[in-house]
Amino acid sequence: MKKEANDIYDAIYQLVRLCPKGRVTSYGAIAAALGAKSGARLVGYAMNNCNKADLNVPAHRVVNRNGMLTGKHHFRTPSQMQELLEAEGIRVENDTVVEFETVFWNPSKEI
DNA sequence: TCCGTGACCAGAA
DNA sequence: ATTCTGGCCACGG
Repeated sequence: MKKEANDIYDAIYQLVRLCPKGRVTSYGAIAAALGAKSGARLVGYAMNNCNKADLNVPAHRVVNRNGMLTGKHHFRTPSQMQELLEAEGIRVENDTVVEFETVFWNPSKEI
């Protein structure tokens, strides 16, 4: 059997790439935008691979449902995620996106 | 092939 | 209010 699950990663990468600057999205939202066929955990797993593969995917704009930077530790440097977010105008405090609902980008709705 | 793990989410106690 | 469990899908050993 061939593992063509790579297509799922590609779908996630494209969706994250569509995320506009200054906005953030959640793993569950991405999974839901893809049809909720893939679990939200898969999105995080894809992000891990994306960071590892140096892909052009703004994984720093992807946070969990709480708006918390759960995956910041998986970046090259734990502070890079917050740095990138603040560089785009997003306030981050205590590893959590401030006004998360305001900067939240709903892929399924905006697309 | 089977088991365990993971950057999650939602419901229940 | 907080804490725990179960479920979701894909990947590695």
